[in-house]
Amino acid sequence: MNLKAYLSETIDIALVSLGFPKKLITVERPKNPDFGDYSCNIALTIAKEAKQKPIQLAEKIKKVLILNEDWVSQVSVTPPGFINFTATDNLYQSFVYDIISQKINYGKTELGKGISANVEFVSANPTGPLNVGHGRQAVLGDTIANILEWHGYDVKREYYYNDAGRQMRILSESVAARYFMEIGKITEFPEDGYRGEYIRDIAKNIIENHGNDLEKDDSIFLNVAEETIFQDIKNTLSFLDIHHDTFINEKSFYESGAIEKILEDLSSENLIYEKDNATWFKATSVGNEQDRVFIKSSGEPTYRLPDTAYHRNKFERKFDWIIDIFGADHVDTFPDVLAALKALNYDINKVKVCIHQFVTLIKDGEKVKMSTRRGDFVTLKDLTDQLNKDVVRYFFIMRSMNSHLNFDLDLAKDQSEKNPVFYLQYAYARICNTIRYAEKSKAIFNNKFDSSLLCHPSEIDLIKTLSQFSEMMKNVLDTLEPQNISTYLQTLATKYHKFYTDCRIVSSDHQLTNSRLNLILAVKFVLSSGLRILGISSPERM
RNA sequence: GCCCCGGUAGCUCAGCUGGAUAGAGCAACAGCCUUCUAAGCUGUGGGCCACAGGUUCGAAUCCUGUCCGGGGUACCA
Repeated sequence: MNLKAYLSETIDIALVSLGFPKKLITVERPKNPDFGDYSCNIALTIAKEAKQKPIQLAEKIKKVLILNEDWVSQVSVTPPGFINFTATDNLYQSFVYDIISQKINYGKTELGKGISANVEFVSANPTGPLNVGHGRQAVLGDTIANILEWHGYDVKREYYYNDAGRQMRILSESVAARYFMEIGKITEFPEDGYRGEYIRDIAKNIIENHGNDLEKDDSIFLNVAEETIFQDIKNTLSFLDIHHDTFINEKSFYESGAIEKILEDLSSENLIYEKDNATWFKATSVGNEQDRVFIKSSGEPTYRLPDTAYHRNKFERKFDWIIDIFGADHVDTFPDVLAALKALNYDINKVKVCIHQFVTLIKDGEKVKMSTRRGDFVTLKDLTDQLNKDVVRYFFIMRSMNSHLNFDLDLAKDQSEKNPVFYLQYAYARICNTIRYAEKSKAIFNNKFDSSLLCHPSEIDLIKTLSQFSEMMKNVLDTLEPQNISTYLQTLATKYHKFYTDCRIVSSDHQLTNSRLNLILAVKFVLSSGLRILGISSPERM
């Protein structure tokens, strides 16, 4: 039963009967519970055209409303002209039956049925270990994928990497340099090389397995480095329970001719020109700020060209929805790719780009300074070595991606009540424990319960929160802002703990006990769904 | 210079597709365990929602400008 939709319709009918023109009706939940459960501002919005005072208009509308008394217990008008509705306890109580019957499917939709979505995230080049920023992106991307799956979308998690450009060449040179330094042939390390300790490890490994008489440009350096680093990346992601369905590399677009095809097609649209020995894309003619180089004077393409080929490839694979998760350092890169695709007549409305801001690590109350050059940056692996998966995932998802994230290592490490993850998990564990207790004490616990017994304010409040779950999940789909889930779960846990404190669940009153056990079972389903979408485990005991 | 993100309680942040009295956690202080897990609950204090204009019946939310912080502005990715 969707009360919101019901109220909209009912108000609509009332307006027609009063002779007002059709108008979009919005029904919202007021923040202040004194104003009931739902509230409508229609009288305020039409007051001007109707040339009447909003408050009188609201009264008029209220008078002609025909509402089902089983669902709405009270209608009131408050200044400046809101019409407020209070749902019956009965209506809320009925949610408990809904949840109990749908179990962990409660709140799921089929909005995405038959729709395919490609979610690209992490996409770090295999030149070194993942950093904490990648961690944020990894969790964000995986959670967004989970949200889509929840709504029935057919989701592919994708990882794209550049294995053809400058960076990989530098990687190869860095490993080769360490190799020759290890065997004493050279002493100089390249100025722009990767200095991390992992490069030395790879070099040592090559000496062990391939001897010490390799040539400087042997492909072994790159191959072993790429494989080793990729394995490391996958292990780190796997610790966070993140698994990509597809890995796509830049090279394949050269091999398939897709890169050339882009140039040809853009050329025929007159969007490619030569200047200063380089090949340019005329981004300005499709509304962007400046033209961009697609092929450098050295003959090497910039990342924009293969990226465009890659995104065209996503269109060619017939994805209905293409979601890119990028870090803030990429803000300037995608508009050109989108412009090129638009010029090639692709519907870029299908592409949704999610940009997340940076992550700062806080330790002992201070920012941890990180430098890739010095090689003393904190990697994602460092983080996962110290913290469990649930904590890492939660800390990365609990803030809006638009905000800078301060990752407080001390709070994350804290195994006490201060840690917000445990608050959620504790609610779940408490439920499990109570259910075990009920079973042990042979309490009656079946689905023939009387929900009208659940009338304590804490019970009604808890049920109201439960009833908002599907609305929240729908909103998260529209906005792709997963932090709303963690905010919601915090609220739900709070209401549960409050209820637990106020109401004895297993008691000598068998009817009430059964009803309350069903209520906490409903909470268990919703908590478990929410945690699962966030990729956080639901512990039976703590 | 230009572009993007942010500026909300002492700290970290929700709320931002306009609604009524701006929320949470942490920190501080005061309480609650012979009863299903106190990793919990209750209470107190704490705010010119950066600033200034504008739009509106109504602005933390939208628009403009200013200031502060972060990122970008490459023939790096």
